[in-house]
Amino acid sequence: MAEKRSFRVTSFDVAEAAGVSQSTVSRALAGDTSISEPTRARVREAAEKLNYQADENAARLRRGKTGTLAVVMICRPGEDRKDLNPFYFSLLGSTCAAAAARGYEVLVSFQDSAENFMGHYQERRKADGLIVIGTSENTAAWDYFDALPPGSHWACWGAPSDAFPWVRSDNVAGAALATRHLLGCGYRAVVCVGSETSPQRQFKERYDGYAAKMREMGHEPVLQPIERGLPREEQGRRAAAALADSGRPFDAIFAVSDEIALGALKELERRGTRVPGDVGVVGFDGVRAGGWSSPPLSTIEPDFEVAGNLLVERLIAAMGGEVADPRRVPVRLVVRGSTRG
Amino acid sequence: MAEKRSFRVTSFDVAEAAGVSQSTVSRALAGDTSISEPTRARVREAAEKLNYQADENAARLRRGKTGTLAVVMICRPGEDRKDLNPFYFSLLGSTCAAAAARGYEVLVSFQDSAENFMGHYQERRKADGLIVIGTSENTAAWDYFDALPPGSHWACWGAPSDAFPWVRSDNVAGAALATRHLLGCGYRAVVCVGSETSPQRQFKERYDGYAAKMREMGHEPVLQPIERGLPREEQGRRAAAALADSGRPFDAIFAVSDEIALGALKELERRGTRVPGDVGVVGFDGVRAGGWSSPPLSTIEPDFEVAGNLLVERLIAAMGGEVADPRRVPVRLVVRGSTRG
DNA sequence: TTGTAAGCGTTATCAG
DNA sequence: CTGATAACGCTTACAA
Repeated sequence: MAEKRSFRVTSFDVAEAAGVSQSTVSRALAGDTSISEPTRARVREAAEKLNYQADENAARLRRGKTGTLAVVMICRPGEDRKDLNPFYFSLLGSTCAAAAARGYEVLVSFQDSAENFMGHYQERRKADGLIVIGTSENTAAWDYFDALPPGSHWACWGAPSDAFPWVRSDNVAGAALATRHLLGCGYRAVVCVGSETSPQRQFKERYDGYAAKMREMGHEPVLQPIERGLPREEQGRRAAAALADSGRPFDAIFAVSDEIALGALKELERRGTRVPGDVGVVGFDGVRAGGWSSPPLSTIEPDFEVAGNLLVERLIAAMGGEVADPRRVPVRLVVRGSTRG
Repeated sequence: MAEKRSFRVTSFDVAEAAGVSQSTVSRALAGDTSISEPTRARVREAAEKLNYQADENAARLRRGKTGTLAVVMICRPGEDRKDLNPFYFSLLGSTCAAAAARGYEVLVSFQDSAENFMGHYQERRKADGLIVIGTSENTAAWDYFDALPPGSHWACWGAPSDAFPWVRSDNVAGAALATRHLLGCGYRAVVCVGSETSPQRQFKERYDGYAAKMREMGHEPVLQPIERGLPREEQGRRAAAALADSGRPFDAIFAVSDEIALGALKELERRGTRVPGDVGVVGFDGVRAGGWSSPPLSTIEPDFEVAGNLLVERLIAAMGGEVADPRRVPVRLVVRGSTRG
């Protein structure tokens, strides 16, 4: 049984082929400026011919750095990995792109329960730092990451606590944008479907942005709260039902997330309410499915590219011992079919 | 400038604390059965107290294996990472879960153009093997992975060539299921919106499954082809338009992917065609957005958990020098609103 | 059952 | 500008 290992080409082999020392090979390939161009050329050629690729593990062992970022996607306990809110998948894509642009590899894992929170990425030198993305509902997970050993570097999206190293959408501005849009469309009784107390702190920020803009425009803010613990869609559906049943007059809904908005939309449709004719609806997050609903959902969409960049930058800053700013991702209003033009 | 490195706890420190040799620590923690339980307990305790975590890089360097799988998500060139077909994101989630269940880490990257295909994961010992997921349209990417150096281990979803180490949905069975369902609902003129020539080979398999079932039930199969190079949604929209404009009578559409079906649905709605009343529609893939369309899309959904498992198993088998089977992921019919009950 | 010692393939220090 | 020569922290024969 032949050992594959014997086939491995090392920097020593390249050195021999190029007629230089092994350390010269390392420096030449690493771009060290002290190496003369002719030498570097010879080394490169030899490396190419032998199809040499440096062993990352050896390099990392020696350097003490990994060039890798770990991304942990927090799921609801028991939730199927494929059913994670698509918003987080989009964020994952942008984050990977941002990391790659800075020369980092990305180690991804989906975690939902205590037994696998312990990636020990930094402790075991699998990654230089950690980015946490995912549901705010899994408080056990957040507690775990909050209690990471001192010296751990991390950054996260959203975050149930303001003390975490978070990056977030510009929720206040986004909510104001949505509210002004609805009012500008001629809707008068705009209610916010959301929460002031959810672990998802961004929801409160969105409510606050909505409330401030309402008052500014001379209207009284109204909150139709969502129930805890349910899937977002179901929360939206029930909140819309409760709102309609309450008899309180309303002609527009600003939902603090798209999935909630989508659920509300379904309930409205079920009751024969016409959107955007009778009631206007705006969501928040810019999930893809919003483009497919009937009518397509108007929403506040964060700049995903900036979001990924900010997460990675913030983490890299933390690894360097700094605290980075800014932390807010700009948002834009996407007008689709669920509001009058 | 203090060197962080000096703070690192090594197996040597643990050895000292436990009063044993360094190699005993390694063996004790690795679960080597030759170590006596009292010794192991002492070592574990010391390790715990010192908060020791083995350096993975050193371990991997020594072992020559990484315990890591690389997953490459192929995007359309220039496509924003966040806009990747959600089907692939779901698949990514399941794949990560399957890998984790087998003790593997997962290195994820999104790639669209030649300059970054070259992850050199295996050559640089960053991973033991490669899983490729993503659009079949990016032929440059597939060519690259097809030409991986000998000894490279990989597996992929879909695949533009039958010679690749693919895992796929049970497309023939799924298409037959969809077709029988439509016929069973009372629709008579069922046309397939898809392609026999797309690089996405699964499309042809789905058409074949449809055609076979149609003939079996005494109907003539009809293919309404999609145009190359457009977004799937637009392909669906245009195909539906072309079909309607052709004057050819039809009362049901089997679309070879959900995104195509969703596009077709939109076009049908735009023309005032009632779904599922006038026309029934079934898609393929089980994407989440299908639950939000109006009406919600009936579809053929693969078992994502099995899909992730099969991909990982197939790769692991390849790493062990075997060729694994099976490669087909079972599918089920999900009846939602776009077909009469 | 445990200790000794030889690497794994780099990078970085220090001469020259 | 380049070459020796230490580490880096672990796993695994080989001894005892």
